[in-house]
Amino acid sequence: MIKYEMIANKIRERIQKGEYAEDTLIPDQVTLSKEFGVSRMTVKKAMDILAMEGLIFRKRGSGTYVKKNALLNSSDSNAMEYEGLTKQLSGYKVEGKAISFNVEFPDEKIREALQLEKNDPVYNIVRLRLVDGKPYVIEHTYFPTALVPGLTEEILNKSVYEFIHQNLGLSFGGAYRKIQAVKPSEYDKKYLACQENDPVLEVEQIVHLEDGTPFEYSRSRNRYDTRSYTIVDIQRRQK
Amino acid sequence: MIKYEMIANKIRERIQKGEYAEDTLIPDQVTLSKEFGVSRMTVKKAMDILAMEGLIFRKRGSGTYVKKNALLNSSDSNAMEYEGLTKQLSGYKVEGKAISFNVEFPDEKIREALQLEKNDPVYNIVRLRLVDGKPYVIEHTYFPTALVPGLTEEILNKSVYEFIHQNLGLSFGGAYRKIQAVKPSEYDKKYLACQENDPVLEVEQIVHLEDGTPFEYSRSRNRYDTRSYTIVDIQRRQK
DNA sequence: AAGTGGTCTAGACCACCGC
DNA sequence: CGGTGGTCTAGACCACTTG
Repeated sequence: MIKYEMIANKIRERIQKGEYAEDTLIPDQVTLSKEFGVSRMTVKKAMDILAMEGLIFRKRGSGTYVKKNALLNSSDSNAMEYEGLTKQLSGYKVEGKAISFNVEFPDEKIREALQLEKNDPVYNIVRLRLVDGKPYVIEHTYFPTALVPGLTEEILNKSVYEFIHQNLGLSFGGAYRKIQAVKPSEYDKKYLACQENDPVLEVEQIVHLEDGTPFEYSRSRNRYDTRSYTIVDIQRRQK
Repeated sequence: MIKYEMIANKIRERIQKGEYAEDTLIPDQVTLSKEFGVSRMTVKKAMDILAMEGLIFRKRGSGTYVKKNALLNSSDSNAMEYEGLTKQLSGYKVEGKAISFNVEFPDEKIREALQLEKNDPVYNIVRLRLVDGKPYVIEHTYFPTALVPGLTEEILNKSVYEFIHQNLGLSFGGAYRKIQAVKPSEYDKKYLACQENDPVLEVEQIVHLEDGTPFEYSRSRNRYDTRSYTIVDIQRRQK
């Protein structure tokens, strides 16, 4: 439908197939605009996408090049996701187990994270995730009840995010995350089967809706030996 | 100079000053294009920047809104940086101390990370960073000697990245990072003053040049009680 | 000097929202 | 239905690299 996306897809395919080899020039924008029968602006928008993906880089006056190792680093949807584990680890057997599911008034920290008043109730959910039968992560999650009406334990055992998308029609606008190494709590020792001196990888996150409303506050505590966070950071503007 | 950047700057300023309040509509693109005396396409490009920064969001048929909490989350240049600590912690007293500085042939892991052959030498640098006199992080860094000719211990004690930019004229294209919680090594205990059961936050990174050439491989081992990683993740496309 | 990518225009059509 | 933002065009000028 959208031309510049289709062109980006075709060029990306050519890079992946090796038709446009790594570390070489690709055809210039005028040539491509003729090939695809579009204006040069449209070709440029397609190139902008591929540059954001880290596949190509451009030198004014010189041309557009395929990056070295373009294919290596093209893991496009990695750890920058809040889709929950269900999607991230497709292929493994992922089980969720709700440990507790309550409603309460938020404490100071959660009030601030979710921008709530003292008497705005929140769900307090603790879930243990198992991968191939072994404990993987404990997630402590808080949603304002006003934003997620009708949450049930049954939904928790499926995918909360799917429910939010499908049934409530809400979309996400971004997230703020903080990653730390911490010492294990009693909770961690009990459910994650941590030893006293095993570190824990904690990911604290605040997820926002499209309009900026804080929507979820959570702390994920991961076993140190099975979980790491990866980030692919592509430089978008050269100085 | 560049119109769409100047317009983005002006609109951003108005948001920051509260002239365009959070959670309200801003003037439509036609109105703005008249105000600034430019075409609508140019206004849209300015808006694209602000949307990428997470300040605004747009609804087709409805208008352009300032996000709730737009000002809160507008920490634009946070942990997605490879500028070294010198810039990140301006205001504190940051000292660097080179523990070792050698040249060697790379082992298997480093060969792969930096895409080198068996006999391509690398610098092997170990540095301890102190903040306000207290140990903060140990960095184990490897550069291919071919890419950073003329590195000296003196440069290490200033800023390696400045040297690379200024003297070698190279620019960065991105980085791949992996964050883990690990147990302390003997090195960590000695230099970071870690206790036996203190966790360590390890950030492993591969930095690339603009053309995709791997350029630096490093492992930063941080004291768990003074360092965390923050990531601001803005959703760029709505489905 | 020729060729490249970056910016910008004036206008067009479309999809979508709200009245 | 009018107004919004998204896409697209054909052409122009500019900054820059390379021969």
